[in-house]
Amino acid sequence: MENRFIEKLQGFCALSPVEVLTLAEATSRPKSIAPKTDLIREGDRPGAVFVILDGWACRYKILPNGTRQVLAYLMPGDCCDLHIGLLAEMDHNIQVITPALVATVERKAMDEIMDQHRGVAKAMYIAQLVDEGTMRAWITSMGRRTSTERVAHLMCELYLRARNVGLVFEPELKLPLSQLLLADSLGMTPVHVNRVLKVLRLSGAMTLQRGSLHIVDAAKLVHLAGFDDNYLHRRLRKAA
Amino acid sequence: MENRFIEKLQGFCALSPVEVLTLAEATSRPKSIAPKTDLIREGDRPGAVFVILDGWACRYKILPNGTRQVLAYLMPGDCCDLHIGLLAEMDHNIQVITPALVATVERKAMDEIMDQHRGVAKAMYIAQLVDEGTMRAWITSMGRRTSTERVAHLMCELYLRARNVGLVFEPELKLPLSQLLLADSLGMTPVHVNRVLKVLRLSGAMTLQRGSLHIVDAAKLVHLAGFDDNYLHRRLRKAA
DNA sequence: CGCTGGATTGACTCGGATCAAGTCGAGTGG
DNA sequence: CCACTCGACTTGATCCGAGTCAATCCAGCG
Repeated sequence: MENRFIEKLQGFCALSPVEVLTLAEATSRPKSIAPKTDLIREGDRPGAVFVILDGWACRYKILPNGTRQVLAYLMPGDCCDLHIGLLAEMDHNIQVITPALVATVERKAMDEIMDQHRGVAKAMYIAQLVDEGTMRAWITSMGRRTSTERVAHLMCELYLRARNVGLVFEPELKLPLSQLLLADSLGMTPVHVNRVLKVLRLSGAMTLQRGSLHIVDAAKLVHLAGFDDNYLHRRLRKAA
Repeated sequence: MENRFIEKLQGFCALSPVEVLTLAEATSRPKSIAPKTDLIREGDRPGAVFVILDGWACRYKILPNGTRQVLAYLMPGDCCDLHIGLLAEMDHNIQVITPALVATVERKAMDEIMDQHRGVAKAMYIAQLVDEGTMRAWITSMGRRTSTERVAHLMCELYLRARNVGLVFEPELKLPLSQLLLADSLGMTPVHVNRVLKVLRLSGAMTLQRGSLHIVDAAKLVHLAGFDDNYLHRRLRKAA
């Protein structure tokens, strides 16, 4: 299987063959992880950087009242926070959603790689900036978009991100996210997510069924969502 | 006036005298900025790093339908994204709220400082991680907290952050945020913000009046908000 | 001293939550 | 091969938190 982590970073910054090899070596011994396994929990002392090579995961928080808020989705190619090792403890959890292949890169090794390979460092920084932009987009969605816009917006985001790492087989994308999970990420109830998905299906914009997202009318979906892909930063600055 | 930026970074990581001097020099020529001025706009090509030495600012996005979502508050000592210069364009705006004193550090100068002074680099990375944690807390608030909890939570956050940089004169904090601004940050209407503030006032937990936040009963407020300060990461990892 | 932008309050409406039944499909075991 | 089960999805009926609309109120200020 190709290494989507390297693919993703190459999309941000050209990497030398040596850099590619170094990254390949660093992620060459991934572990298989079962669904619903927490990679790391709130309160844990963060250590290694996790790289998702296959499968899906999510960041989430549990509130005092027992409800859950999903904070981000991690798809193949994504990795968790870079400098997280500087902090004393995690402020959220990361859980695997599907069977997954996850490489762990020790903090020291990661630091060395980034010191010696500036291209990798730059690509990792950009990846982090994109993650931050994504969080801002989520805040915006939760605060100021209607539930239909919110669902449509998330689907646009996931579709584009997935396409960027070659996960889309036009026009379908395997999206292993239950409606309960979607509800916990969109600040809605599962019941309402279901109704909104029905509205979107009937509108002819998209369908999400049996774990598969089908974009029927991309223009309509983008319009419905008020989606602007600028926060994913695919048009990158040319000059170093 | 003391330099709250340096103070804040020292709270994250001990800085050598040379590092302190370097930072002081880099931020020694701040500009006065009038309220409602945009420091940088969505679509702009990011350049220098902004450091807020005095006054308040906020990050925000404008949606297609004309509504606004505030994404974060910047108070004295805060600075905007580190590696932002790697991106081709901004995905949000930053606007000054009160009369402010803002230093701009050129990207090149910042890179050099961080290369030569690892303590500064470390402190800056931690500051960025805290900002990310704050965004996650905001997502959680918007998604899964009631409006009362949300308002109370924001007040706890602002109070603690302000206290960390010496902005609180017990038990009061000057908070120059209009109810309209609060509404745009909490995903509510100004009318509802007003009603919630009234509830909080009558409950005896806090008052927010004439630009001044008064924590009346901290324990009650924290309980009401379901607030956990772990995401502000004041208990930092000891070992480097 | 009246103007203006924020704060406050009331009356009414509505989007989305809640509560409560089903239905469907993939396994599992007899 | 079929009944049984369990988890996820659907749908309907009802309720309530928060939005909307519309007046004031109030403090600072030119």
